[in-house]
Amino acid sequence: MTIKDIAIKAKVSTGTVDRVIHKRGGVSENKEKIINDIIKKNNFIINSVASALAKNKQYKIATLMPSFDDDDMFWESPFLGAKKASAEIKGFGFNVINYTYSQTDIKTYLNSFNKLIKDKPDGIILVPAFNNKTKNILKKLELAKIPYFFLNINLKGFKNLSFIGQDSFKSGYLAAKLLHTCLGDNPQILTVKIASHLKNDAILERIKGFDGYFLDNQEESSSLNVIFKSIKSKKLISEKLNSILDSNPKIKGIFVPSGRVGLITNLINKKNQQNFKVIGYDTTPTNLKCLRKNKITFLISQKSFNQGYESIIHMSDFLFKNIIPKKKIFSPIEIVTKENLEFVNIYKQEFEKFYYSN
Amino acid sequence: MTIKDIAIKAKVSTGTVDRVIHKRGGVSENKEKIINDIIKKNNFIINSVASALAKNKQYKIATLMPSFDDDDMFWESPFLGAKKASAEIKGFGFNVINYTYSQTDIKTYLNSFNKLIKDKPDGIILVPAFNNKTKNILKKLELAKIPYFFLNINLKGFKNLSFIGQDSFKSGYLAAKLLHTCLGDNPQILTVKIASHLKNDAILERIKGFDGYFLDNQEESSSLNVIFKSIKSKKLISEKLNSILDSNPKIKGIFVPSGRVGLITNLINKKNQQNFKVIGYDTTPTNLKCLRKNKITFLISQKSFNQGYESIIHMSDFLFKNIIPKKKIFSPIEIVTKENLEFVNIYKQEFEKFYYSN
DNA sequence: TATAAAAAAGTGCGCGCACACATTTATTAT
DNA sequence: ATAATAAATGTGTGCGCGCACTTTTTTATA
Repeated sequence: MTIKDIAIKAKVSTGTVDRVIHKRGGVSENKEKIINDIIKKNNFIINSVASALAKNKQYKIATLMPSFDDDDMFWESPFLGAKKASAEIKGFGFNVINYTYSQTDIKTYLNSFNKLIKDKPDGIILVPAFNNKTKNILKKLELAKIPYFFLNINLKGFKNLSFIGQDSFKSGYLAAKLLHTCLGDNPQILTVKIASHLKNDAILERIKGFDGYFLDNQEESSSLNVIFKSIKSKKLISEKLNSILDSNPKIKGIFVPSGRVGLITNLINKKNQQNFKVIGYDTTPTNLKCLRKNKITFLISQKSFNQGYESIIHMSDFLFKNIIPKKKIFSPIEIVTKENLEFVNIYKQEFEKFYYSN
Repeated sequence: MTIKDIAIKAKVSTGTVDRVIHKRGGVSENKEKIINDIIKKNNFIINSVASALAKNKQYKIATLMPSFDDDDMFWESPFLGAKKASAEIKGFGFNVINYTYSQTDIKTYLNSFNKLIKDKPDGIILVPAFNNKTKNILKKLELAKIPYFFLNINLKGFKNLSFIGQDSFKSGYLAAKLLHTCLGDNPQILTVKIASHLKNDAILERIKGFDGYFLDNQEESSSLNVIFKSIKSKKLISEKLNSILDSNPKIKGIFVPSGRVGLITNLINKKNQQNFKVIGYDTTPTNLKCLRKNKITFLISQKSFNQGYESIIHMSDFLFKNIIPKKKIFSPIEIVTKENLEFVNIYKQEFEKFYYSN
C-alpha cells in the first residue's frame, strides 16, 4: 500500500493524500474523511525510507558530553552509544556532531557550547554541568527554539524536552537492598564519600536512596561515613580507610556511591580485602578489574552506552517523525557481578568491533 | 558523498562505481583501484535508505515460536521484540510473519512449520523443540538454502546461522554466586526440579552451572534436590515441599532452575515464606508478583524481548547487507530484584504503548 | 453575469541507488 | 585485416515520497 494506491482508491491525486497525511490543510472535509478512512482500514504507515529520501533534508544533532581519558573512561560509553545510533540514522539525513568538555574546567564547557551553537543544530543532547552557568547558555537554546535533552544528569527547572538517565534514588535504594540481602539485618556499612560528590545531585540522590531503604526496612539503622577531600593523595586515603576498618571490625559492607569505587577498594590493605561486601557504580575498566578480583561484590551499571544510543534515537524520532519523547526516560538499573560482567558491555563490544573495522 | 560524486571523481559512470561497490565484477583493475581509493579516502558508506528504495525488493522473515497464554506468558516477550524490529525494518522491504506452536503438541509444531515453508521466507527465526523431529524439518531448509537462526534454545549439530540466547551454564553459575553471597559458605540449598526440566537442555545447563559454581568455590558442597513429576497436582507439591522444608531447618536457599519459580514459591506455607532466599528465572507476570511480595529474592532474566528484537535485526542485516552474524549471540544475564523490576521490561512497555496505540 | 480571489486538487521533478539494457573498447579467431 | 566475441563501461528508468508549482473548482464581489 502506497500513497498512490490510496489516491487511486480515494479517486484523488497523490498530492491530496500527501496533504492529509501531513495535515497540511487545504483539503475539503469529505475527501479528508475518505482518505483517512482508507488509511485506517489498510493500516497504512508512511514508508519512512522513501520519505527520508524525498525530504532530502539534512538534520544536525549535536552532543555535548564530558571527555574521557585513561584516568576516567566513563564517558566513552555514551559516546559510543551515540556513535552507533548515528551510523544507523545517517541514511535518513542525520549528522551527529560530538563536542566534549572537561568536568573540571568550565571554560571548555562554555567554549564547546559556543562552537556547538554555531553549527545551528536541529537538536542537542547535553550532559549538563556547572549548574549556574548552564542556566545562561540554555536560554540561548530556548530563544532559538532548539530542542535539547539532558543526558545522564538531570537538572531541574529547565525546559529540556527529555531526560535520559537513571533514577538515582532507586539505584541507591537497590544498592542498600543488595547489601542488606547479603549481610542480614542491621549490618555495619561504611559509606565512602568524596567531597566533590556532595555537589553532584545524582550521587546525593543515591545516598538518599541508600538511606531510604534502611529507613523503610529496618527499625533502626546506624551508619558510618567517611568523607575524603580529594582523591589525589592516595596515601592519605589509604591510611585513614584502613584505620577505620581496623578499628571497626563490625563493618561488613562498603558503599561507594560513585564510579570511584575501584580506586577506593584498591587502597584497602590486602589483609582486609575480601572480608567486605563492596558495592559501587559504573562499569569502568578499573571497576571491572576489581570485580574480577573479587574486590568489588556488585557494581550498579547505568547502561550509559544505551543512554547515549537512546538519546540520539529519541531525538531523531522527534525531529523526523515528530514523536514527542517522555519527559523522563529511565534506563534500567543493572546489577553487575563477576559472573555476568562479560555480558554487560556486549553491545558496546559489538559496536566497537563493527565501527573500527569499517 | 554519493555514488554520483564518486563517479565524477573517478571519471567513470555510476554503473561502474555500482559494480565495484557490490563486487559484481567486470571492472578493470586500475579503475577498480581508483574507485576503491576514493571510497576509502572519503569514508563513503552506501546510503541504505536509497538502496532499499531502489532495490524494490520484498524480504520475508518467518518466526516460529511457542505460543503464550494466561498460564504462561513467557513467549510474549520475544514476540513483541520481534514486532518492534519488524516495524523498524518494514520500510526497507521486510515483512515478518509470525507462526506459533504449542510446546506440548508436536502436531502444531509440524503444522506451523509446513505453513511457514509455503511462504518461502528468505530467513527464519526458530525456537526449536522436539529435537528428533527438528532434524527432519530443518533438512528441508538446508536443501532450500534458507538461512535460519535458533532463538532462546540452542540445539547442537545443526547448520543454524546463529543462536541468539543466554549462556545457560553461566546463568546457573550466577544464580549460585548470588545465593552464596547472600548465605555465606556451605549454605543448605534446595533445588526444585520438575520432571519435564530434565528434557530441557537449557535447564540442565543451568543446573550444571549452579553446581559448577560451588565446585569451583568451595571445598565441599552437599545439595538437596526434589523432583516433581508434574506441576498439575499443586496440593501434592505443596505437601511434599513444606514437609521437606520443615524437616530440614538448615535450608536457607531455594533454587528453581526454570520460570516456574513463582508457582513453586506460592505453594510454600506462609509461616515458611521469607525465611529463604529464593532464586529463579524469567520475568513473567507471576514471578514479578512474587518478587514484589518478597517471596522471590532474585530473578534471572533472559531479556527475551531483546532476543526477539535482535534476532530480527540480525537476520535483516544478513539478508540486506550480507553481514554474517556471530555463531552465538549471547544476551545479557540480568539480575532482577524487587527494587529494579520496574525497569526490566521498560522497552517492552514502551513498545506496547506505541504499538497498540497505532 | 462577469470577474477577481480563495480554496481545493492535480502534476511533475528529484532524492540516491539498483539493475536491466545499450554502447564502446579490447581481445581473439579467421 | 576483418569479423566475431568478450570485456569493460555507460545510460536510463523507477522505487515511494515531499514539495514546489500549476490547474481547476468554488466562493465572494462588483
